[in-house]
Amino acid sequence: MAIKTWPGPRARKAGSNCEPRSCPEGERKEVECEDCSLDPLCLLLDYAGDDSGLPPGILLRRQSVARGESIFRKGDPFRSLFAVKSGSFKTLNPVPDGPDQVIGFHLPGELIGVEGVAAGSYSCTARALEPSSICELRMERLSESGRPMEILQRGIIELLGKEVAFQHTLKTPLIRQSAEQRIAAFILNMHQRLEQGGLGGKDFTLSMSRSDIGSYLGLASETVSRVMTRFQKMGLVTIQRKRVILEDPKRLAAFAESGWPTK
Amino acid sequence: MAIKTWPGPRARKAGSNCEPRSCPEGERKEVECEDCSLDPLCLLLDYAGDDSGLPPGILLRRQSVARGESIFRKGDPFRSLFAVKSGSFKTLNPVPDGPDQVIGFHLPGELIGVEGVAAGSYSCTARALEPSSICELRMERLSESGRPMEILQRGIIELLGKEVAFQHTLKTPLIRQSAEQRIAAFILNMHQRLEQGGLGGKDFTLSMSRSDIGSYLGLASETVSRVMTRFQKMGLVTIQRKRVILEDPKRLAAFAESGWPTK
DNA sequence: CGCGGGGTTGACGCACATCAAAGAGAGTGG
DNA sequence: CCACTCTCTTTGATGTGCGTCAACCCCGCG
Repeated sequence: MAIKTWPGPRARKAGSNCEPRSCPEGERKEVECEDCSLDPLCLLLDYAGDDSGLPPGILLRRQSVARGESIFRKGDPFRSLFAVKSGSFKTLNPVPDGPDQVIGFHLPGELIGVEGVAAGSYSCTARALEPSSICELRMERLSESGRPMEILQRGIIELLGKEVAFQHTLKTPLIRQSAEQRIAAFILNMHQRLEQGGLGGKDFTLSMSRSDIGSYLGLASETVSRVMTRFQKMGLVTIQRKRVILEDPKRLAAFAESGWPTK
Repeated sequence: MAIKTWPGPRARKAGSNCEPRSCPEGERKEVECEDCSLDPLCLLLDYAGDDSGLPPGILLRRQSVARGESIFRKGDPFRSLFAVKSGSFKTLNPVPDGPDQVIGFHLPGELIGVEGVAAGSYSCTARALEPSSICELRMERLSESGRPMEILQRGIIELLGKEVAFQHTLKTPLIRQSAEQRIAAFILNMHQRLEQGGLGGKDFTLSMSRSDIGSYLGLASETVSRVMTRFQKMGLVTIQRKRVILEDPKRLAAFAESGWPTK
């Protein structure tokens, strides 16, 4: 496995390191490596040679996942960190009697499984919302290699720190806001995150169902639906099915902030 | 600075490394070092000698903080991680027009400032709810010393990972639950966290105001008050002022779970 | 073609916010 | 020691946002 002979990081855009078994639908929208949260770690692993003492197969690139498939379940021992390359995922907390509680959504370029790092097991289930592909960093193999991996550690710290900061930004909008504020914030948040992955423009698609959104935001799916049509009637967005077009992002943002735009 | 001559970790219980300038009220309840989230890092720093290349003053122990005092404000550049030794803190998001939004509470043994690690600045303000004391790990000085600090990094990873996992557990109960469920869960959570710090029994004290709790849980302070008296009438707890006694923790927990105990 | 799951829309009721006012401590000064 | 204020808490009365239930619609799939 001659990783060290691979081309430099920016050249990777060409897809030269795409392993044969994957990329089942090459035309699907996929995040570029440089927009991926895992990229800092990928780079380091790319440059590490056989003499680094790293066991091979630490990084599995672009595995494809079918819609509805779970890449791990609540309680599974923590093995890997995943990065979404294309498609999208939800993380959820299965509740014995009743519908699952949706914890979060994961878009291209974002990580899945971070919450398991310290606990040693996953605290939620991750399920694909559509045909997707992921890269997998096998942490277990990383610690197997006795090697300290100091530079990698710095990357992991960075990555965990960002996750903490991100969670933090999510907490505020979810509480104490009206349904309209939450949904406006949600739409804008999804848009912004898609853009961050180099995807999406004013026109993008929400891959999750209304009840997923509702569960995530703490609202009934009917309320989500009602508010969205209300937004549409106001000319803030155009929504049909899962397709969303931001017609007036600024007024939508004002809405998310204060609950009333240009009152 | 002969740190390396200090006694071993468990002996620290005796308080031999308490610096002179602090501990203003020796009789206040204080978390033991071994119950502190920062302890793993403290230990490492304790054992590091002058030859480690560490600049002195990285760890400031037991600084006292007055009630209402802020240890950092939103937007301040990230400098330090703090651990609560005694007392308690709230983190909040100041909103220009209107009351501040409370993000979280921090009890003895817990960390403050973690969300600033990656961003490079604090995303919220941390304010003491009562006379408190803290230990401060000056991260800026840590990176100043060019030294890799590999073992410390492992500690930091652990610590960040735990934070992520903790945030994760908080998300679910806050959404989609009735006021009664949230408050029951909140009381139990506070109790459990105090116990984890070696403090608290069935009888403990909530240092934050009703409006702080309300802001945190997304409820009006009146609702918090009402529900608490309701719990009291049901014999689940005894509450007067900030004092709480758990009378029937099991039924309270059942309440937090399903909204109705022994229906 | 009929079926089934997700989405939309309407009617109704309740949980909780809001407004208001009175009560309870804690600190201050006479 | 008692009035005083200030803040926090409690309690009541009233309104409303959103959950719930139910019916219907739409689109994809066998």
